Amino acid sequence: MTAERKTSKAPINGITKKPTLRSISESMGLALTTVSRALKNDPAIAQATRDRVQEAAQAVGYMPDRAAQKLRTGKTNVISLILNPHEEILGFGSSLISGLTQSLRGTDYHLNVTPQFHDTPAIEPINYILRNKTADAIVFSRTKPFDERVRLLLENDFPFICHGRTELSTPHPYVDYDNFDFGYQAARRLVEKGRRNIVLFPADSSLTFSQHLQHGFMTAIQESGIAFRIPDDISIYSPADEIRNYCYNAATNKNPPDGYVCGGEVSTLASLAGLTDAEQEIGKDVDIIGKQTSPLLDQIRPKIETIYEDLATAGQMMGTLLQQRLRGEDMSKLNHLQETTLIFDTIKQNK
Amino acid sequence: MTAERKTSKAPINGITKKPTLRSISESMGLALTTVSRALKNDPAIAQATRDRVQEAAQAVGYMPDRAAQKLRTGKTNVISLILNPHEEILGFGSSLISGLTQSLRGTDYHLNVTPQFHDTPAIEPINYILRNKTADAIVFSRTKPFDERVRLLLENDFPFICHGRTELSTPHPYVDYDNFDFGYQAARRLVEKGRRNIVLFPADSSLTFSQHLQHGFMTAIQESGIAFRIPDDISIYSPADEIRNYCYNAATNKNPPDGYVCGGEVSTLASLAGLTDAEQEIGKDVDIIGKQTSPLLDQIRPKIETIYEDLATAGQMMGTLLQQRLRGEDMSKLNHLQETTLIFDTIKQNK
DNA sequence: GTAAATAATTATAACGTTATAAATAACACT
DNA sequence: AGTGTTATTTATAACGTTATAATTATTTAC
Repeated sequence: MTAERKTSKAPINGITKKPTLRSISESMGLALTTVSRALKNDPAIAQATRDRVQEAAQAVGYMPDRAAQKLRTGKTNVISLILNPHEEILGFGSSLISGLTQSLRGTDYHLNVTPQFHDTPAIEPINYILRNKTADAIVFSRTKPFDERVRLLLENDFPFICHGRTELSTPHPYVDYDNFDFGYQAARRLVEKGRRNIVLFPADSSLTFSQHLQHGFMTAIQESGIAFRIPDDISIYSPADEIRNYCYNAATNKNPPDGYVCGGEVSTLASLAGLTDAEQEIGKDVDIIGKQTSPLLDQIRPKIETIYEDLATAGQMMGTLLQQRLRGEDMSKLNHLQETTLIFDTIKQNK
Repeated sequence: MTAERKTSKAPINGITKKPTLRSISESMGLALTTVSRALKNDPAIAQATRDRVQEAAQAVGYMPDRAAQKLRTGKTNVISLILNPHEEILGFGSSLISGLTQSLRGTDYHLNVTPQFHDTPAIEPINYILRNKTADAIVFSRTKPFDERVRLLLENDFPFICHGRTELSTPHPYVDYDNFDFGYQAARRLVEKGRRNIVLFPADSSLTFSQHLQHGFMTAIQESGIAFRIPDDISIYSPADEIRNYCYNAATNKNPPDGYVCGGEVSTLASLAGLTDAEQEIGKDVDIIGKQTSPLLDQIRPKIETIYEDLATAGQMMGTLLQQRLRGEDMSKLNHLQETTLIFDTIKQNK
């Protein structure tokens, strides 16, 4: 009746059945196979037929059944991001998701986030995906130097990309942040500000990035010859209260540290709280350099100098590289090291 | 050879094929159907046979193919959580996921997180799940009084639970936080502290909880007769810089507000920053009452009085109620209103 | 000891898709 | 018109599962 009826999706109401290849083929008087191939733009099917079929499919709002496709082809069109909900997550997960989704836009891939729990081994969700082939590719983080997940996936030739590097000899896709440089620049900055006894809060020392961070930090220490301390009973993943207490106690001891490098946002806040409670003045008695992955620390007073890690971009890059991997490209090139961004001087300017 | 070989999962190496009902049936000399039914503990199968089959399945590490099950039965065993990555998410998503996963432990259900984008309509992922039946049930948040997602799902009799209430007459499962009480208690507290001109940062006014929050706030205002302001060009989802500027400007005007109620963590931090920048002293010139969903605000100095919303528990409750819904229980009872937890006096005690 | 009843197992078909092989239609050329 | 090609369409089988119907084995009743 009306001039045009756009996207006449059949209403989802249970009366109209879900369109399938069969229903389309019957309504058009074609073989089911023909419809299938026409929708795939198979050149063996006449162009005219392809057009007609595609139009008809569009009109009834046909969408292929993913379970059936999976069963037949083994392909899921799903990419699984494994995320530890208790990770240092002020947006870690969200930013990564954001970037990944961005890069998956317009492709057939769906992003599927699998929660990973602290009390289950990290290998478990990977094992499950591998056994049940519930995804075509995997994304994960918290990479270790000899990460067993990487090993397992490489052995099975299963597409993946991880956030963080390994020390394995087989090349594999990854995106990492230059935590060596972070540690180095942060420590240098503290030295430059005249600090002579500084603390680094490490991450889990089993994680590669934590080692890079320490290495960068130590390099700067050695260059400058100042005193330092890396607590071994505390990390940026420790409960905030513990970090706060550490700083508080350290400040009230004799010979207190005059600088802190914090690898995470919560730990930065907690350090700040501890030092404030101990009536240390930031910028005068002590300085903090934090890592920032969200605009959160911008809202903190007193302002803190930070180094920025852009996780949304990391996520996007991971998506891009992963798709190249899925297309079978040479793995030795599918990696990227993100540079550090210092947010130092702007602070003085703003003041 | 050895006394016992526990969980002899076949190694995932491509040589050993994935076990299926067929492979088990052949190796045991039983019909495929028998194996299927034995694994389902069908009483028509002899107990002895059931035991043997289950043991064998366990031994080879059989796991049913979910795609095949979905194709045959239509059941996915998946619960989809729709999450907006740009939501006020300092852990909102993570906490909810954490709770949901907890309540899904030991069931056959998998949690699947679908990212929802700001620039796509909220109904879209729901539509997709409905059309493709990619999940058995849906969880979502940011509920509106006449939420079209709720309507659509109710119409299709599709199981779901939402965080937040609607004003629809048909009962449906939900978990909500008592934001009326939050608004009320927060405003009362400010009055009690002698504040006489207070500001509420609302959430998106289209969301039900925002209306509850405002209603509670206004009730306290009317009871006490003090001056107030609810900005209409700014919300807790506004960029932190905007909130900070608002507070900064407000503080430097004549007749500045002496109290703030913030419905979110970022907005609390931003308010604090703006007021600090304007050299207002918290607790003396002005007070802030924030909502807290993570331990984050505990690390902020000066300390801020907050009201706590436990999202992990909310998630757990949602999982439980949703499973009751899936079992077909009466929807009019499947809801829960979380009480507010004031974190007020402890602060004085600590001081 | 046989018929009827019950217990236990099995055969068949179907969910929606696609890869492979087979069939048919259309066309060109002698 | 008949043969060989090529273009186009179709039939068949399979992925792994489960609901239904059918079959076979075992027990009970008299």
